[in-house]
Amino acid sequence: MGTKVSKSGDDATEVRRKEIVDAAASLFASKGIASTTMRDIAAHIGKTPGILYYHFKSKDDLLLAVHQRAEDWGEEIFASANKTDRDPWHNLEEASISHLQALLGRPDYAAIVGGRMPPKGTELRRNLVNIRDRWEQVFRDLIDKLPLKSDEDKKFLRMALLGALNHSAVWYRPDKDDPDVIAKQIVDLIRYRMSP
Amino acid sequence: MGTKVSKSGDDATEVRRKEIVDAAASLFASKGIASTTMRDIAAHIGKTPGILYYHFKSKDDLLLAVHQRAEDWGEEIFASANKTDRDPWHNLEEASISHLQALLGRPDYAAIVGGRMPPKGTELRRNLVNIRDRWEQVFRDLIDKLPLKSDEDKKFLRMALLGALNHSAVWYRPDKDDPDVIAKQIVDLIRYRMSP
DNA sequence: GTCTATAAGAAGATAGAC
DNA sequence: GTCTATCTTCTTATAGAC
Repeated sequence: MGTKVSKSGDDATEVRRKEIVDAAASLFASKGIASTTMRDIAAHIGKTPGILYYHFKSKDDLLLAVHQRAEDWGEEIFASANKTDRDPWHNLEEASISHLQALLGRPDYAAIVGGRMPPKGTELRRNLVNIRDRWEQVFRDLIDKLPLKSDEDKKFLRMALLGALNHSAVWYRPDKDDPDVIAKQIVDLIRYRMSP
Repeated sequence: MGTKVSKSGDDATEVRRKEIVDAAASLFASKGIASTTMRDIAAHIGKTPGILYYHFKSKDDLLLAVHQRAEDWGEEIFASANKTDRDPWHNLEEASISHLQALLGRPDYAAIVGGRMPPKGTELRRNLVNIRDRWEQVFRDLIDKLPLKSDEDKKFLRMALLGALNHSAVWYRPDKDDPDVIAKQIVDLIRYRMSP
């Protein structure tokens, strides 16, 4: 929806674009955006920098594509969490699990959640803020449905939950920890406190 | 201890170094390390880049100085939290408050906590990891004294707590929120769950 | 101590060959 | 579509004047 404006559905082109976005997302997440060069990205798929400028207008444009894909993921999470339509705490737990699976397994998603923002006033920044806001909205909606006293409680819970979840990317070890277990533990930590 | 090796205690020099570290820390925290240039730092104190290379060997050296100052802060927090020697949950709360005050009010501290690590294998990285480990030790020690069942619980609690605390830097608004209140709320969120 | 000037290199981006 | 070659700009860092 609204993502494909140009490049009229060429298949090979789409595959190549996806490959580039994958590489960029992976490097952005691991080295940081500013420290990742176009040469790095091209080398990562065994190509030269020229190819990047055939498929994307600029580095900012490429970064934007990474964000857009992460946003799509956010919407999927939202949809699946709402589909179940059970008790709201259970839905939040489901979304947290999906969120953590994506964060720990998908570099593009991790790049968004952990990445720093570009300077204020730039066009890129406005775009990214919009995307990130819509993404946070997923959790805002889920938490709104919880039986809590005040809006202040809700805001605070959202921040603490996202903070604890996102921080797991720092200490997570693929072969030792399980994203599902981590997410459940974190939600439980808060759940029984807020609604015993 | 072990910090002043060269520059035999010259007073004016120390003041200047401190001013530079302040500026660097502030910019590192707000724009990110890679996006902050030596020109930025010099301009921030109304000077030219040359001055930085008189007081520091390189950008990495300057970054290291920022980390070292943040580490000192960590040790101070640790000392003050241990001095009270009351119930361990209370000590943890005190440390969390100090931590958040520093995180939200001191750019050098924020630069460390939020900053990305340099590439593996570099000398700088080894230095920073050492410093960050010692800093995390502050919380590890405090949490070790809590009456919890398993070591797994302790590790998990430490990660969730630090995640929730550090994430507040993202949404904190100086004129609306109070660091002390935020820290207390976050500790309470976990405290009553783990030891009712 | 701090400045100016500048070297040496890296990064984003483009042009044109293939 | 992709590569090579290159331009321009920006960055770290140094040298030497003051």
